[in-house]
Amino acid sequence: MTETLYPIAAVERDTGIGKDTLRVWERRYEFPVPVRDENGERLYPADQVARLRLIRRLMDLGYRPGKIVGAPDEVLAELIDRESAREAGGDARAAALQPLVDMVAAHDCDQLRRELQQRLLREGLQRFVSETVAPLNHQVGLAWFKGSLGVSEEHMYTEQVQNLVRGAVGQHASHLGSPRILLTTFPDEPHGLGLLMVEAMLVPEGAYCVSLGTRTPIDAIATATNEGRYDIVALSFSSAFPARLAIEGLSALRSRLPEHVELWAGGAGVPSARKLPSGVLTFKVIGETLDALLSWRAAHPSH
Amino acid sequence: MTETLYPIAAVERDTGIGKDTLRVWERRYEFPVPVRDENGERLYPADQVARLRLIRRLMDLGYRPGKIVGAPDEVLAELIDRESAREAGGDARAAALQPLVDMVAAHDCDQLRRELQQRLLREGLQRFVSETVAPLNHQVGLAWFKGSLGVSEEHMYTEQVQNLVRGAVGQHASHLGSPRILLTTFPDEPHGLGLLMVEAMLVPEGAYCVSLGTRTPIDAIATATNEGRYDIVALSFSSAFPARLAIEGLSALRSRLPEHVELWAGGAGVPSARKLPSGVLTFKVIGETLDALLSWRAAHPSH
DNA sequence: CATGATCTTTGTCCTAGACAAATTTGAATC
DNA sequence: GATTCAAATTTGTCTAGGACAAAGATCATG
Repeated sequence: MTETLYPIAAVERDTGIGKDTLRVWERRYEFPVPVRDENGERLYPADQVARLRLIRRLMDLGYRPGKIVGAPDEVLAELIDRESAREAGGDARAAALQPLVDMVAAHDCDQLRRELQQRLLREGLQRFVSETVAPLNHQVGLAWFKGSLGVSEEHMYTEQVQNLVRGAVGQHASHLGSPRILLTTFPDEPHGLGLLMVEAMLVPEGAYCVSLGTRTPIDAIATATNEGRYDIVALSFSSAFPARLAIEGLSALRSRLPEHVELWAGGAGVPSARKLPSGVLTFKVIGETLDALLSWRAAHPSH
Repeated sequence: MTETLYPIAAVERDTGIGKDTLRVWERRYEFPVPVRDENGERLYPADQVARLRLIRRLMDLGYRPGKIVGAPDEVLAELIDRESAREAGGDARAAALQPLVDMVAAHDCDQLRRELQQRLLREGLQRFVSETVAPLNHQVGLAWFKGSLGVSEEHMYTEQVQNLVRGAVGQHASHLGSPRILLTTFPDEPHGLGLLMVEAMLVPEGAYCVSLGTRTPIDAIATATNEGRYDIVALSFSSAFPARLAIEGLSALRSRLPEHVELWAGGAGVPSARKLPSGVLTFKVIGETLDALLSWRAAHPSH
C-alpha cells in the first residue's frame, strides 16, 4: 500500500499551520518538502505532517521556527525529551493521575467515566475541576506530546470530561444569582473546556453564568453584555492562542464595555498582565477565579 | 465614530469564505469592494461583511455565486423573503415553538432553560430531541437568516440545548450495552449538536455510545473503531458541509473499516444515497436512527 | 423522461515579491 | 548585573494575476 498523501488544505486543517506559512517555510527552511502531483500541486507525506504537528507543539511552547523547522531529527527528539521531562515535574499528583491517563490510552471510555464520576462525587464539583481535571488536562496534553496518545483518545477524553462537568453544572438550579457573568472565547479560540471549568467553579457559589460557547465575534460579545446587563465578562485562552490577538481583542473589547463591567481573562494563553490594558483581570490558575468572585462581592455589597 | 473595518483574515473567519475566494469574487463579480489601507491591503466595511454572510447562507441553500454575489440589493432581499417564507412552512408546530424563539431573541437564558427543561421532562429525552429540538434548531436558523436573531443569541441557544441534552444523556448509566456505537464528525464539520442528538436518541435504548466530539481525522476514526471493537460508526453533517468532501470522506472511511461495521451518515448535509458508496446508511430525519438501531438488533440476535 | 457529451462556472492552488509586527541582539546607561 | 533603547533579524500574512480541475448547467440523443 502506498503511503497516504495530504493536499495542502488538509495539512492546514490538521496542523493549524496556514497555507501561506507552509509554502514560505518550504522556501526558507527547506522543510516540508512535499511531492507534487501531475498538476504541480503539493502533496505532503504522512510523516512530514506528523513532524509538522510536533513543530507546532514546540512552537506553542515558545520555540521559534528558525531553530526547529529546518533542524535535523535528533535535535527535535532531544527537545521533546527535555520538554516532557521538565513539564512532567515528577510530583506525586502526576503519579496519582497516571491510572486515568492509562484508561484514556486504552480507549476505555466506560471505566474512565466511572472513575471520573467517582472522583467528582468524592471531591465535589469545584475541587474536582481544580484538582483533578486541570492537572489531568495537562498530563493528557503531555502524553499526546510524547506520542503515547492518539488523536481519537484525546478527543474521547475531552468529551467525557465535558459531559460530566456539563451535567454537574446543569444540576445547580440557576435562581438568577449574582453577579451575572457572561462566558465565551474569541473567534480564533476553539477550545471550550477551560470555559466550562470556569463555569463549574462559579456556579456552585451562586453566580449567574451564561456561556456562549466558543468563537464569539467581539462585537457580539459587546452587544450581548450590554443587552444582558452582565457584571462580568470572562474569556478563556488556550496555550496555543497568539498573544498578539489576545492583546488586540481584549483592548478592543474593554473599550466597548461600560466601565463598571469587569473583564476576566484566564488560561495558559493569557499574555502577562503588564502587556494588557488596564481594567483586565488575568488568571493563571483556575482557582483564582474564586477569589475574584469574592472580591467582586465584597466590592458590591448591595447585591 | 468611524465604522469598523475588517482585514481579509477576519472576514474569512467570520463568513467562512476563503481568502482566495474573496479575492477572486472581487475580480469577477465586483463584489465585495474593500477599501485599502496605506499598504494596499484590503479592509472590508462591516456592511459588506454582513452581506457576505447573507450570500453564504443563500449558497448553503443552493444558490450559485454568479447569480447572487454581484446582484443588486433588491434581488437579494427578495430571495431572502422567498426562502424564509418557503422554509417557514406555516405549520402549527412552528407556531408552537415561537415563544421559545422569542426567549432566545430576548437573550433570556434563564427562562429558556426552564422552558426547555420542562419540555424535556414532559416529553422524555427521545421525543424532546426529535419533536422539540430538531424543529427548534430549524426555526432558530431561520430567525437568524431573517436577521431577527444575533450571533450571540444563537450561540446561547446552542449552548443551552447542549447543556440540557448532555446532562440527560449522562444520566443514563452505560452498563456496556450493545451495539457499540462510535459517534463523531469529519475534520471540516465543527457542528456537534446533531451528533449529540443522535446520542440522545440511542442511549435510552441501551446502546453503548462513545462520542469523540467534532473534527476527528479520518484515520483516527478508523483506528479508534478497530481498537474499540465498535459495531457502528455514526457521522453527522450539517447543511453547510460540501457534498464533495462528504462523498470522498465516506468512501475513504468505508474502505478502511471491516465489512461488518455499519457506517451511518445523518444530517441535512448528507448527499443523496445513490452518490455514496454501498455500505453507507443515510438518514434525513433524526427519528430514523431508531429504526436503524432496531434493524441492527434484529440482524444480530446473539447480542 | 433518462443518459451522456459539451460548455460554463467556480474554488483552490501556483509563483514570487513585499512589508510590518514581533523578537532578538547589541550598545549605552543606571 | 540589571534596564532601557535602537538597530537588525526573523517571521507570518498579504498582493497580483494566471492556471486548471471538479461541479454544475445546458443541450442533444436514445
